Amino acid sequence: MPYDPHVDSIPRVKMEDVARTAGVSVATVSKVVNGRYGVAQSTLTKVQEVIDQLGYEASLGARSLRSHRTNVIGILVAEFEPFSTELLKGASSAVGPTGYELLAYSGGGAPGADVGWERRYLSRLSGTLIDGAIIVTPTVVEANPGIPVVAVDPHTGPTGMPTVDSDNLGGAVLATEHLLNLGHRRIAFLGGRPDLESARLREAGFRQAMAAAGVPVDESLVRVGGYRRETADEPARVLLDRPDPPTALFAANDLSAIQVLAVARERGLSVPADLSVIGFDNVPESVLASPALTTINQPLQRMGAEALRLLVDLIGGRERAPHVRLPTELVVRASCAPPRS
Amino acid sequence: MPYDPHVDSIPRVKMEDVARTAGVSVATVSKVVNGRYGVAQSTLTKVQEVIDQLGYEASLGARSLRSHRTNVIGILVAEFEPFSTELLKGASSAVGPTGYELLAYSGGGAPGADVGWERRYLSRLSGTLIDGAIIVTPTVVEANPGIPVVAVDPHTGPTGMPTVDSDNLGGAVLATEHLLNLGHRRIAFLGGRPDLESARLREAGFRQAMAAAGVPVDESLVRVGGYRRETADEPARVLLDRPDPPTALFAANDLSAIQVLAVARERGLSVPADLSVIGFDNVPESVLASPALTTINQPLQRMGAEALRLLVDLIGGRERAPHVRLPTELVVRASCAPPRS
DNA sequence: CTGTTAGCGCTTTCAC
DNA sequence: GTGAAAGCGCTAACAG
Repeated sequence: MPYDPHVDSIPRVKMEDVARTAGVSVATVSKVVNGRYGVAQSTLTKVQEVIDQLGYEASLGARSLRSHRTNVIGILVAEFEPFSTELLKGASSAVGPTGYELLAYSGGGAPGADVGWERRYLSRLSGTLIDGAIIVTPTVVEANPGIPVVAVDPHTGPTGMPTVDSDNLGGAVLATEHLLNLGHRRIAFLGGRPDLESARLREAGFRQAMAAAGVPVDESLVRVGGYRRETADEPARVLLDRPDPPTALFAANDLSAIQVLAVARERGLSVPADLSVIGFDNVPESVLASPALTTINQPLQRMGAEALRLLVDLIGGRERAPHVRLPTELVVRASCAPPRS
Repeated sequence: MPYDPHVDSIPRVKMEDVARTAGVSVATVSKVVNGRYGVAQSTLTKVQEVIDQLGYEASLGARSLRSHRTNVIGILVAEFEPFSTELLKGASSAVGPTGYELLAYSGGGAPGADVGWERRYLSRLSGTLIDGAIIVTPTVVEANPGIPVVAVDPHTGPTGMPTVDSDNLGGAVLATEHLLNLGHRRIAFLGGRPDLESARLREAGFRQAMAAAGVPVDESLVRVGGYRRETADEPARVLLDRPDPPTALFAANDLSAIQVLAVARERGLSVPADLSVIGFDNVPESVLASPALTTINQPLQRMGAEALRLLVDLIGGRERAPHVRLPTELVVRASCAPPRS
């Protein structure tokens, strides 16, 4: 027997209830709720009292359907994982002074199989419910979203859409140079999602640093890891099971690097003695990995905060440089060492 | 000039547009969208084509206003911080198979000043928009929320409201015993928010373990830290600035413990040589602290997943034990040592 | 200053 | 099998 709200619960108190109790019309209550002018002080007080007493709160759904202004900012993510939740923390810390509230929306399904989620979520929420949206790692960029939208780490890099990202190319160069400086030459690259600009740039940085060092890239050591543990598992196995395995591996993000660590452990490989592993992102989980993961820091929380501020400015119609790029840096921990012998 | 959707953007495609293009009525489109019976195969195909072509997606606001069934679960939090985002990750990982989508909602303001946010958010979203809600650390428990609600770590402990929490009392005993076993006797307690059951239980566990060890509690060493860095700062200073400071401190959560670390550093105190510090929660940030924080692990992600499953069962009308309690455990890292001399 | 009247975009009877 | 009409809870003109 499914849950039936009409059977075992008191219905929500609605504006009509307030109006009846206060002896006024719903229109008047609406004016009070929205602080509109043209209400007698006495009426205002009376209505406010009833509102407090009944604990009335306007329904977001109904209100936004009518007014197209909600004071709510949407953050659309494929999934709540370390990357998006760090952004969320940053956005949350920055939202206070703006007067907006935050609504983070995510479907459940496997993000890989679910291409176009950002467009669906956006049309589901826009026009109603939210005044603007931050979309995290969108792959399909909508030409005209209908509401202001800021993308974080999008597919196409800085195009027409306002964007916040970090210096992926520079970070990848840093990571590769770190491995190179330790003396590695046989370096594998476990790439990200090929549809994301960040993944493309990280691979480009890898190749650029290798070329600059005069070390040829062994193409059979370059694989797609897909940015997730599940998708990184198989290519990690392939790489480590080779008769001539790499001495070092650069994974395009921390999650896949962590999966590489797991596979290496399974194989009895010691990190960093037998294999050096470097990641990208510096999510909190990377410190928990064992050994603690050397990685490239992306200022995720700052990115979230910047995205929020950019969006608020867009909604307010303030002119802004539509692209914010934050720096990356090398974080040395315990997963890299010089190659054996 | 504020942003005006009517001026510089194409309006959202709505059901009416689909109906017109397909040459049918909106009622028919609605039936197709919702998979209702009573539509000719040919019509169905035609309408579906138009939907795909136009990229139509029903507005959550409008739909839920009418249907009171949304397939969306709300997660209501005061703020996106380490605690709530860990729960979010857990809920997100468990939501896939259920077919629900997740909507996490948070206001911006300072959570301390904002008592009753949970009631406000709930009435704002319930009745429309969400089928059920997970409320994180609510203080004001609503008798009759109108929709199924599961509380995580609530004010009043397991009352009528279905609840997920962890063994706060046992964990606090573990923490205190750890300090005691190291040889500490002069132990300070930096409490949480006095309105939360978890804070009460952690203090009770502290006192219980002290009593069991026959060590009297110095009441002047017991302070309220409020669970947040800002609120923990002042009491931490008071405690450490005493002429006779404690040799060890048990903070009721990691965030306040981390603040204690910061204050100790400011004071030139070395942790753990001069002062042992133990936290509670084991949020990812606790590993990043320096020194890495010894703490009590709460299985936050599992708690999020359990809360989600419990809520889904409630919505579906399945009988369930309305209270899930998960175990806590000691995580030894680097912030505790025997007292000096 | 206040109430009446129209809808917002959608679902749902209930005729046809 | 399909469409017309009513209305979810609220806000925005407009009358009074």
